[in-house]
Amino acid sequence: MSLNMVPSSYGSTDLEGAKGNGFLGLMQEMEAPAASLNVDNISQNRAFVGSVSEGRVEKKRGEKKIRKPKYAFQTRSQVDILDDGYRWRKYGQKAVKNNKFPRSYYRCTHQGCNVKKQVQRLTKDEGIVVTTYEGTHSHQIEKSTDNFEHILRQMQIYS
DNA sequence: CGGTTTTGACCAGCGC
DNA sequence: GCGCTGGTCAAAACCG
Repeated sequence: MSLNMVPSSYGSTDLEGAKGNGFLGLMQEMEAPAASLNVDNISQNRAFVGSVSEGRVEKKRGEKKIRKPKYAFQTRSQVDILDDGYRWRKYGQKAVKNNKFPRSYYRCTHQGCNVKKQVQRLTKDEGIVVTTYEGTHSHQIEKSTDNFEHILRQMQIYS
């Protein structure tokens, strides 16, 4: 059952249609307000912190001292499942104070690629989805969507 | 069968 | 010092 997703529009427009819409808006938004991205000092080359997938030997999860590059994108979409070409595994869901909608936490499933993605919806506008990407992918996309792959390429360049 | 998802509980950091 | 929020992980359940 999951959230209240999978609306009628998604099923009829197919995933390709939804993706195309979301990406187009995403590119526009990201280059306009510059979002709230702030690389601070550490660049995307933050190397492997102590929270590597296989490096997490101990159970100490308090490794948020280091600052990772965080990018927030606001996309106009009715579905929070925006496929960017990577594989994401949901690892948590929590409700936010100012949002009556719960926030979804996704993680990239890859060996050595610990990229996190958060999806939050605005209470004021349910049609607005805020996707926050944390970290940088160090591998290629497994998807065969050449067209989308090219778009993704540009996305990285923008960052 | 594998992979993924879902809910709850737990921990750390921060505030007061 | 204690409380609170946010964030993450764990186990179980479900799907293809």
